[in-house]
Amino acid sequence: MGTTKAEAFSVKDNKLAKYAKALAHPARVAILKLLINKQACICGDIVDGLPLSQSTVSQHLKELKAAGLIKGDIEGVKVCYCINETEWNIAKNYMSDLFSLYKGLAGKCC
Amino acid sequence: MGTTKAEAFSVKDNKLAKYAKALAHPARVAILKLLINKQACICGDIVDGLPLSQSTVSQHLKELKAAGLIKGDIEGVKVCYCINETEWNIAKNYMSDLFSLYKGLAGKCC
DNA sequence: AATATCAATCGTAATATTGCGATACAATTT
DNA sequence: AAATTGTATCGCAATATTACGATTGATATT
Repeated sequence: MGTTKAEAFSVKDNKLAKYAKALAHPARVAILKLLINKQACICGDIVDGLPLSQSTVSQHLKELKAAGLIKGDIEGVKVCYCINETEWNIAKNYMSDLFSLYKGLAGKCC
Repeated sequence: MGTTKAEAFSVKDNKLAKYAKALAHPARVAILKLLINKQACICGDIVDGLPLSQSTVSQHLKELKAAGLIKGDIEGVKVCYCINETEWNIAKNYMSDLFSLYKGLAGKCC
């Protein structure tokens, strides 16, 4: 146990859950906003902008990268992180699709 | 540890993370879709529609309820679950706001 | 009143997440 | 070559999540 029964669900549902999971921590939301506002980009700047240790930030960056939402380019000693446009848009569409499925309850339920 | 440093982040980021967390499991995504498509509504129907045990489904429903995305009305022995329209729309807007922050990289980064 | 039904909760096991300090590693600088 | 800098990774501790069977509790049904 402790493991999600992923095989039991559709590929789409799993993908959406994966993107949602990436956003399921305030630090990761904050990191994404930092990247978008471009104050930061270099990992060190992100660390400076957050109340977390370098190792913890690095871990969150790793998860965002694993989810596909960001990518990191090595620039000498430093690493420049930024939004992965393609996957970002996919995630955006998945989320948008889910949320627009619901058209409001026309007094139907409950 | 193992606990998120929630106080260290903005209220908005925490809220978005909360909604995202609710969506961060394929079973919960599937439950929401079921509720929206209205095949189900009664808890038992949801259990029947998913490859998970009754207790596990009940737990997921509890989390969705805790996040505010759904509500449950007791109807005799049964419980009728449905989308919580107000919070659903808030979540939708939060997500939409985040995703539309990013306007695409105009060749700026990386 | 006894029984059946539906759903929540409890208890437990397995695994995942969050966070940090310490360390490792790789590329610059001196 | 040695020292410095920027990041990733390791190891650990605390807590959270996922899943299930068993139990409980509350309403219906007989």
